[in-house]
Amino acid sequence: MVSRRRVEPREERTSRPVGREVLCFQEAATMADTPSNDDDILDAPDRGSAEELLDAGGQDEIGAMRHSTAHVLAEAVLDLFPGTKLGIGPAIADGFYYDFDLPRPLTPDDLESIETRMHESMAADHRFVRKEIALDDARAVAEGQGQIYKVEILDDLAARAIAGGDLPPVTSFYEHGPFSDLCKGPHVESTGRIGPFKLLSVAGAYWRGDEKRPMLQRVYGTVWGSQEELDQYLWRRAEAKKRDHRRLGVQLDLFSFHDVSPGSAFWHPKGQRVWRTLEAAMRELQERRGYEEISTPILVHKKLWQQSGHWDLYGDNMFRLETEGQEFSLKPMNCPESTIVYRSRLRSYRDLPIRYNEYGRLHRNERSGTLSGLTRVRQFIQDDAHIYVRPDQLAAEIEALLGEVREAYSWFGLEPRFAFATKPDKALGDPALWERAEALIRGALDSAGANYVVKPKDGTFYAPKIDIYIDDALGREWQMATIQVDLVMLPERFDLTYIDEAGQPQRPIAIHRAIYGSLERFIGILVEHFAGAFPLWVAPVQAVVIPIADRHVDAARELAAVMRARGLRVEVDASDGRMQNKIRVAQEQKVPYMMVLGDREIEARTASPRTRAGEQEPAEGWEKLATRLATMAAARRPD
RNA sequence: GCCGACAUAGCUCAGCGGUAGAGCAGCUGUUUCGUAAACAGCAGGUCCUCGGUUCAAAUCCGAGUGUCGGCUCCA
Repeated sequence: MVSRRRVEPREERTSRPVGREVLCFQEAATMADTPSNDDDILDAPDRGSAEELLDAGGQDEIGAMRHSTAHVLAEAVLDLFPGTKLGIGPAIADGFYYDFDLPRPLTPDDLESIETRMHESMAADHRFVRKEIALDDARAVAEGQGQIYKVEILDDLAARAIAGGDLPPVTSFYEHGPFSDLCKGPHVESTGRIGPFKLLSVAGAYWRGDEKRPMLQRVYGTVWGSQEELDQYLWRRAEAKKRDHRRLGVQLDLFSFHDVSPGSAFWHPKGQRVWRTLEAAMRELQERRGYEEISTPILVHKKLWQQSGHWDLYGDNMFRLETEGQEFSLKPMNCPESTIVYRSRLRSYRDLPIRYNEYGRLHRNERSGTLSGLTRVRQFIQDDAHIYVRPDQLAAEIEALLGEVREAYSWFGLEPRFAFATKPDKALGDPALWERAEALIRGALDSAGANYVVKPKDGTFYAPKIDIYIDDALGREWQMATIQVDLVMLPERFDLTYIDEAGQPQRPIAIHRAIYGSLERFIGILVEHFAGAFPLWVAPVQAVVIPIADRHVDAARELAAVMRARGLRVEVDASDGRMQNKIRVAQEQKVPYMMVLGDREIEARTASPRTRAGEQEPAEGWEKLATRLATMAAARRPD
C-alpha cells in the first residue's frame, strides 16, 4: 500500500532540533521544504498555496504557543539589543528558535537576561493582534525599521504575487505590546497564555541556510503547556546527555578519539569485542542467506572513481593522494570494486543472484565541523553487500532483504520503519531507468506489506533507495540501514552483463545494502539506546566472578574457565577490594551477571547470579549455569 | 568549511595575573570482608600547541589544533 499522503516533516522526530518544520514566512517555507519538481508520489494539489505555506506552526495549540514564544523572544532581544535585525522564528519539534543579526555574539548570561525580559512581557499579558497590510506598505515599514531580512522576504513575496497572480498583495502582521512581526499566525490569544519555557542555546545559522549569506545567531528555546511537561523534556535532555555514547564510551572503556586522527575511533579491547560480536552475527546471517564474502583494496586509482562517477560527484569527500605521478584515493565506498570481482568471469543467468558482502574500511572526508563521536566519522566499516540480480528477481530479493532487516533488528528489540527515497536533482543516468527502478521498488515494498513513507529526492546520486529508521529508547529517530536499487552506476557504468537463456548478454541490477549501516554509528546508537547496558549476547563482559576473599580466587578462576569453555566472556575480579565494591564496579560497567563466590558456593560448586538489575537468581551448579547463560547468549535476545 | 563556546592529573572538575588543587581511578601497606564505595599513605600535570603583552601568564591577547552546540553537507 502506497503511502500517498504528503510526507509531513512535522511527523519526523529527529535526534536534534531541525528548523525546517514550520516556518513563519512564505518564502522561507518554500525554500526550506517544498519539493518543486514533483512526481505522482506527491499528491498535494494545493502545495504552494499561500494558506499552506504561511501556516506558522499554528496547526495545533502547542505549535501556536511555540511560535508565539518566538515572537516574545524577538521582542526581548530587540528591546535589549536595539538595532537587531530579525530573521525568522518558527516553531520546531519541542520548541522554537529565532534568528537574529546582532551587534555582538550572545553569551549564556545574555540568555538569562533575555529570559527575564520575556517573563516581563508574559506578565504584561499583551494580546496578539493580527493586522492585514498591503505588501507595499509592509515593505516601507520594514525598510524604515532597517529590517533588511524582512524586506527581502517581502520582496520575494511580492515577486511571487506578481508571477503567480495567485497571492493577494496583502500580508499580515502580528502585534503584541510594543512588538510587531510579519507573520501568518496563528498565535495564542495573549502573551500570558504562554506556558513554562526555557532558552536552551545559541548557535550560528546561515541566513536562509545558505553558506554564502550572512551568519545569524540562532537562539533555541523550548516551551510547554505545563511545568510538568517542561520538566519532563528537560529530564529527557539530561538523560540523553547521560547516555551520550561519547561519555559512555570512555566510562565503559570501549573506544576513544585522538587528535592524531580526527573522526576515526580507536577501538579498545572491550569495544572491539562488541564490534566482533555484531560482525559475527551479521556474517552468520549472511552465510545462511547465501552471501559470499569478498575483500578489496582500500587504496584505489582514480580511474575507477572516474568510471563510477564518484570522482566528479563525490570527489570533495574523498581522501586523495599521489604516488609516482598517479592519483589514488582511499575508498569511500566498496561498490565499484565489487564489480571487478563480478566481472572476473562471464556470468550466466543461472549464477544470479550473486551476493557479495564486504567489511571494507572506508574513508570519507567529512568537513571538520560535522564530525561527532561515532555517529559522524571519517573512517568506518559497514556490513556492506552488493547483490546482482536479474530484473525478474528484484522484487523477491528486496522482500528477502526487508526480512533480513527485521531479523537483525529483532536481535536488539528495534522496530524498523521504512522510507522510500526517490531521485535527487544531482543524479546519474537516464531518467527512464530511474522511473523503472522506482516502480520496481514500490512494487516490492507493496508486496512485502511494508509500511513506508516517501521521501522525494532523497535518493543517492546513483540509486533510489529504501532507508530504514528506528526509534531508540528515548524516542529519538535514527537512520540505520539502507537498500539501494542501482540500475545505473554499477550496471551501466561498469558494463555488467550476464548471459541469458538465449545466449544474449543482459544487464543485471545491483542492490547495495547495509543493515547495521556503519558499525561505528550502529554501536554508538546501541550504546545510547541501551544506556551502555548491552544485551547479554553483545556485552563485552557477560559475567564477572566475584570472590569474597582471597581464598576464593582459585575457585573463581575455575568457574570462569567453565563458563569460558561455553564461549562466554567472563572476567574474575581478583582485586583487593571488598565484595561490595566489586559489585559496584561491575554494576557501573553494566555487566549483565555477577557471580559472588564464597565458602558456601564453593563447597556446593554452585553460584547464584546477581543481575545488573539487582535481582538475585537461585543457586545453580557451575556447568548448568554456564550452559544456561551460553544458550541465552546464543539466542541473541535484546536483553 | 562557517558562527559561538570550551581545552588543567587516566576520569570528572575547581583555580582565572604572583608560579597548581579536590574527588574518583592508580600504586603501597593494613584489612579477608556475603550482594552498589573498608582504612591509611604515596605517586601522578610541557595547565592543548606556537607566538605576543607583562617584573611575573594555567590565568590577558593572537594564530593553530581538537572537542562541544548549531549551520551547511551527507553515501
